[in-house]
Amino acid sequence: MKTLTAKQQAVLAFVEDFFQQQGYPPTVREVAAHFGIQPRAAADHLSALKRKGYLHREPGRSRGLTLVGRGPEAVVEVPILGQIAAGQPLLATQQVEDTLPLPRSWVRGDEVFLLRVSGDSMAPLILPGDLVMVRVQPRVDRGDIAVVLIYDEATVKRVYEEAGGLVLKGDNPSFTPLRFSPAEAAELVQILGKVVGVYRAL
Amino acid sequence: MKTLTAKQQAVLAFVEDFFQQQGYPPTVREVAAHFGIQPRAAADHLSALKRKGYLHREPGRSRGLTLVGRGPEAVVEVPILGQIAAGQPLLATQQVEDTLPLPRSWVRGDEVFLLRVSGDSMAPLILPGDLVMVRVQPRVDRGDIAVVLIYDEATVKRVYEEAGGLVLKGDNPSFTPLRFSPAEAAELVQILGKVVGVYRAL
DNA sequence: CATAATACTATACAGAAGAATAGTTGTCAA
DNA sequence: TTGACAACTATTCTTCTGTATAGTATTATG
Repeated sequence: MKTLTAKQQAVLAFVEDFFQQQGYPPTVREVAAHFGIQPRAAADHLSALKRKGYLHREPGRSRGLTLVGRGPEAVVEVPILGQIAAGQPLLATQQVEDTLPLPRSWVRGDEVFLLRVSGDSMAPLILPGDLVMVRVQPRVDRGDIAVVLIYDEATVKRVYEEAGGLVLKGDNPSFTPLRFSPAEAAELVQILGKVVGVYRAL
Repeated sequence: MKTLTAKQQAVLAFVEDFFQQQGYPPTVREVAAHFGIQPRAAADHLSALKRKGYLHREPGRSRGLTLVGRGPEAVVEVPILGQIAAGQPLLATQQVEDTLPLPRSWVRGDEVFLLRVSGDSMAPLILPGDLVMVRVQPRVDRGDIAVVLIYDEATVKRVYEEAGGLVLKGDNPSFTPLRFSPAEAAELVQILGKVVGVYRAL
């Protein structure tokens, strides 16, 4: 990115602060008033910032500024699922407990949800209370960690899909692997998605 | 929260979508145009949503809407530190590699930074490549995981501050604990902050 | 049953806001 | 030294925008 002059940096910082505090971008005149200059001068600064790629301007629209990298594309509202019920559409409003704004760079894929883990079968990688990010997909690679719906209960396990059937394994050695014949697996087990991230508060 | 009518829900959903896509809230007229109604009718809906506590309106300001719970207070830009140099102010612009928008609910305390972990001394709880969230504080409780600056290198360790000196311990048993006399500790070791969260992409 | 809230139309107004015109002054690199 | 860029002033124009006035019809709800 091109270098900014001191004044341009100050203007960018003001726009960022304004957005952080107000929830919407400032008008050209608000920028001008803050620096005690005329609207035209402020517009010049904003144009320079646009030209140098630090923000985007929607011509003609009031408050039509978006901060590059901090715009709407930077954050995604990811739903946290409460209980997961079989048969229901996964992201139904009823199942969504809350949403969390996460950086898009963490959200790979477009159908993603969060799940709070309760058991310790995946210890030490995933512990009870952890929040896992799950990308919705019907199949996973051999050995991938996935959220699996067994009959009516969602669990996090490593999945080994083989000719002889399906094996669900926890990393915790005290957890006995679950084995399903192909017929059983087709009837009882449904892979909801792959675990692509873990967040743990300490 | 009070219940919304179907139309009010639709308006709220539109405002949310608009904000997500554009990066700033819609004007009253943009809401009106979307639903094919007059500005006054749209303003009525927005007033109802304000009265019921779903959004905040700044009277007289264009696009003066803020979504409650999704407003500026929901997301915090947390700096990711590249290398940490001793003596320098911790959050100096030079040391900030990038920032990441994280939900405020994850950010406890106001001076917080992120650090990418390189060693495996804290395995299996913290692995190389993990992103740890650190709350800046000069002292931590006995046994807390902290980011510690030893001479000029930042590491993540459990800290045991005792009368006999300071012990820095990794969870990984193959890592030999570091012991410092009180004099050595005062000279060489600086606690930067407590690790309050871990994010791992899988 | 009456009253409040909902959900609108139609028109109008004043101030807000982006942008345009027409300059000035200073800096800095080719 | 010359031209591009930066950083402004001052004024004007038109459109945008929130809000107000004055209604109407429908739907809840106590």
